[in-house]
Amino acid sequence: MNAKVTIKEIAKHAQVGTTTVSRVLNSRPYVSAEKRRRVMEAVKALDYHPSQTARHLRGSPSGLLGFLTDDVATTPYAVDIIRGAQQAAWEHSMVLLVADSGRNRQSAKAAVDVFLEREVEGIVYAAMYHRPVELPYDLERAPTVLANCFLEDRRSPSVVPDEFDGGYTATEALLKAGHRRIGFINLWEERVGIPSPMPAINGRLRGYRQALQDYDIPFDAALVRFTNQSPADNYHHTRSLMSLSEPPTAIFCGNDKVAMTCYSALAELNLHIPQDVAVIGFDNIVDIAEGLLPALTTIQLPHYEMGKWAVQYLMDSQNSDLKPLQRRLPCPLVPRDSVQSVFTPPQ
Amino acid sequence: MNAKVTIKEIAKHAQVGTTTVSRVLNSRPYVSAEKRRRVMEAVKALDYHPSQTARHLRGSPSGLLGFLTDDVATTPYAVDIIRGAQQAAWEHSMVLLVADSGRNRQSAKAAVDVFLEREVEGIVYAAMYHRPVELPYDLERAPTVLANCFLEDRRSPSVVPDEFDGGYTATEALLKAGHRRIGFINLWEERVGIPSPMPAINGRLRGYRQALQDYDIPFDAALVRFTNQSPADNYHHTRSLMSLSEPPTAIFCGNDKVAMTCYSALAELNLHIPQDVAVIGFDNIVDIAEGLLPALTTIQLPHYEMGKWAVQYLMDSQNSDLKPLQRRLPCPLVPRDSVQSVFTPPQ
DNA sequence: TGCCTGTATGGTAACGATACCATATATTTA
DNA sequence: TAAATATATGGTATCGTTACCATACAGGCA
Repeated sequence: MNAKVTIKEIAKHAQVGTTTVSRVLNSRPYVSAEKRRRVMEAVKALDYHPSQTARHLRGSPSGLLGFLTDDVATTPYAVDIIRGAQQAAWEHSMVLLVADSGRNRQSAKAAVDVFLEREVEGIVYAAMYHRPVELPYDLERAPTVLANCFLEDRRSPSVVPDEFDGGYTATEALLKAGHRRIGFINLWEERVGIPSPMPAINGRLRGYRQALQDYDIPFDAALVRFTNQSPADNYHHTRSLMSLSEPPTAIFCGNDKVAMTCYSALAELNLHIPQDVAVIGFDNIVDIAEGLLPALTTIQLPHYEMGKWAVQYLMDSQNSDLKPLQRRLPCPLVPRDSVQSVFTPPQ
Repeated sequence: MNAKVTIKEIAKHAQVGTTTVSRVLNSRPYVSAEKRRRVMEAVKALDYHPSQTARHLRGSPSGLLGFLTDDVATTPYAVDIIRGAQQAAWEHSMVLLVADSGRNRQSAKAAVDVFLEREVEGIVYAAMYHRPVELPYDLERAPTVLANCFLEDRRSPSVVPDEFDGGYTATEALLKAGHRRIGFINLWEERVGIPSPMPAINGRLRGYRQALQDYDIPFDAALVRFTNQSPADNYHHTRSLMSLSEPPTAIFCGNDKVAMTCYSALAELNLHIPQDVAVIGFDNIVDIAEGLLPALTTIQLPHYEMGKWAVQYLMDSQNSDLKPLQRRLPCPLVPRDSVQSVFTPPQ
């Protein structure tokens, strides 16, 4: 329909020079009220939109941020990182350019090249689950923030879930409800040759121990299990925990999937949640947590917040040159119905 | 470090004119082998990357596609649409610009303006669940394809899940396994005032009925229920179905969450899956389907494929001017362990 | 030999917006 | 009143790349 309307046509239509039009568009001084009005009118009449391309060529920043993901999908909600990043970008009048780093280093480099050809002002590298990564490109090429992952040498800023906090919060929720024997079915990573252990596993365990200590409860290794995350193994550990001579009154599950199996196992034992045993999950997979009966109390991973933080940091660090840091975001409790106070109501 | 290297510096370094450099970069004829070599060397040496911005200003297409989402989150896997779109875009050497249409019409328009200012070559509008939508902008402004949604008047091309196919496939899987009385706990939409009924509900029911008909089984309205998707209602309908004078031997659940509650209800009745009752879900929420014991047989919504198709259509329709169409993609079966043949092994 | 065609080469205008400069007028200050 | 300053205005070079044009020279053909 309408070929692109340029600033020149606006100038002609409003009977002013192009410079005046530019001044009006960027709300700069030195334009009479009358001409300003005429220009605005012309902009409306011709449905003019300035070309970002021309602006950028002339020297303005590109207004683009690159968002690069690895494609290892585990938790579906990890994509909330992109929603958070998108939101923060929008608030800074930036647009997100997304690419997938693909299977191999080759295509990852190609993706970054695409970003750089368009002169993105920064790159967010997001992983689908919390882990150490290696970047497929030189850090000097563009300011980078890592989300839900980090470099072993902490060379660049990153934002990750505070797994310790998550473990602590979950355990504390059970302690506050009056539980004193708390089982913990932690996750276990099958893969070998991983340089540093998975942050989730270690961090949550440390949080669990710290919470117990803060409540003066001795740590009992028999209460801590590690599941390879198969339903069979989840099931096995629940049964095993409940057949201890002194079984737990509450179980902290490494994720909601584990909790789901835990529910079945407890049902078979004719144990009721939360009256007989309290259960708390991790990840807040809403479909699971709200689908279970009773609804599952669990811990939220801060995906959205990580995305938001990453972009915000990218924007703020442009000016002030902060030293790279690793930011841990808290994992809040999502209370539902699977944890109940053991303190009975007043007789 | 290195301020941007331009074509001029390459020209100087290689001792040729800028035109020659341009010719080499775009592999055009009329350049001697010697100069071609010198230019390539200079490009490597100075780590030159052409400016897409300048190219685009000069008239090349922008190489950008807009990806606009509504923010109604229901199924987490719906974001696979973006992964599919990203993949197809990559194959066409395009980059995806993502934006969220936000809560109100206002910000949706703003998002589209951002797209148009950067002269995207097309826009994919993706909904998080299958439904009719209204576009927040004039269709004339850019070629548009809708994914997982459609316009009432079918004015523009769209790609949606074939709900009929999904309902048929699920029912047929049970029929093939030998079941003859098949319960169906269909979804129900609470909201009133919706102009056309939710496509998922109607389509799947039609698929269910057709499959029965193809197997010469009369339709029994008592076997079809509608759940408001609360666990309580899901539970109620399962119990109710099983207490029919002639209870079903298989249950087709409107989604995996319904199936999850169905599992619990059947367990309470001491009925085993799949020996006593077969269960089939919908959506393939992997965390649920693989977490259940036995693992849930279910139907996959073609999110990834819809994203891919949308971008591909956008690219193809640039040249040949096809008339807008609505494409329905099949919903394949994901067989796991909750459906078993009723035909006992040979004695 | 002279003309034509194909190859090789680089100068320059143009894409759309803005910064800088030059100019003109209005307003304030010494 | 003169000088200094603030406001108003538009022409033009520029960003990096490519299309168009002009030029130059090689070989082929009549």
